[in-house]
Amino acid sequence: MGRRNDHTREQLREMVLSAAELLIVREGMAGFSMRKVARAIGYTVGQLYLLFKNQDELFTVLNERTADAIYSALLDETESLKDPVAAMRAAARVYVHFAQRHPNRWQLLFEHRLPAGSAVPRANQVKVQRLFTFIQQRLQMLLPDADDETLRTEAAALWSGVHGVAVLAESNKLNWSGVTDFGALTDRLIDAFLK
Amino acid sequence: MGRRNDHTREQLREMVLSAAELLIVREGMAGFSMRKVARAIGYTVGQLYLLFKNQDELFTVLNERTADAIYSALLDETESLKDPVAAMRAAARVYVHFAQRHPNRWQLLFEHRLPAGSAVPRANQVKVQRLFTFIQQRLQMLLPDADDETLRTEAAALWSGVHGVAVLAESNKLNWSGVTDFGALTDRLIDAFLK
DNA sequence: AGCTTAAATAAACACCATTCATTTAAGCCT
DNA sequence: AGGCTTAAATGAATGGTGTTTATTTAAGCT
Repeated sequence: MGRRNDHTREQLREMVLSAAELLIVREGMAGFSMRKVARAIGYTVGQLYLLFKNQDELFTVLNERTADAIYSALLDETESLKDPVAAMRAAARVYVHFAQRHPNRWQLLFEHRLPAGSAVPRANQVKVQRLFTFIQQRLQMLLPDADDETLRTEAAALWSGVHGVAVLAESNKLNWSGVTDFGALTDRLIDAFLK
Repeated sequence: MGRRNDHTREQLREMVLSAAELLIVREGMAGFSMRKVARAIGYTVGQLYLLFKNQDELFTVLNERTADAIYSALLDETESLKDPVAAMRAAARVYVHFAQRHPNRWQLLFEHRLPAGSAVPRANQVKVQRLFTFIQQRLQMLLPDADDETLRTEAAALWSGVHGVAVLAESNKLNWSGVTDFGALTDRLIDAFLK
């Protein structure tokens, strides 16, 4: 074939992205390949490189979407909650739950590294940071007199704690005996911080 | 060449392991290859497969060593400390510090996945679990009346929190604004748990 | 000196990401 | 309608990867 104009550039990018996401979900990073994506959408590999600079850029866009997905799940589950403590509890549960239900997308987001020298785009950084900012805001409601520095430290300690639970939930690398209720873990973390 | 008998099988395995570790330290998982390891020790790739089943087994042995290295660093820094709280603080700092100083070995330990179906050897699981057990023991000193269930939950929540800080320290994936003192973070986590 | 056997190699296989000269067809102009 | 321009798409090549295996080499024994 040559030119076919079946789809616009934007449509094609979208096809690539959803095929790539499906492949990541099904086979994880290990089973992923540009060739499989191309086959899935009925084009050749070369075409992928007219739509994305390389595999890393494709992954970066997928990760932006994953960060979005986590954030909207988090908003969905907390928008009705006025109480900041309840909101933080729910946020932590959503975060851990996402890691458990979508381990391969989670891994791509947090474990894929760009080659040395190239930085994570600001758009991606921001979309991950939003999750942290959410907690920081609820914390501020609870501690209106705290200065900015302690607020940042509190939020960082608490949220990286939650992140740790998510990591534990997703990979059984830290598979210590018999802990299965990860919601109880994040609740305990939040309680500890709220004294 | 053919048979040369320059080294025993055990010596050869050791040569492979240290060359592989050096390569991981220098280039990380992305830059690693069996061919590079073979070149580094002056043998051909085929020989590696007479010494190790495959790349995953080689990684698994390396990870055992990394877990050992973390554990002995942890013991070194805590053996003089009688106070369980001081010991936990020190243990957390050592853990995070190791992640920062040896990011590539850390990543191999916690981010390398075996192909679906094959389980992490018990030896490796145990060596990671020791780190957690250490905390659980100090916690028991502080809470002698706590039942086993709550003790496990407390230790799991606390240590996965510390693990989260280590992840944050090692990869700047969670690079939220201006937090650089990770020791303060783990201290805050431990304080929170000790009310 | 010849034989056996373990050690090591070299070459092959089936993948992979990435690049680019070449082909194809769509849309425009005459 | 026919030719021209140009964007879309291909396909083949390059240089890598993990893994397997027939074959060669030399060490140690008889």
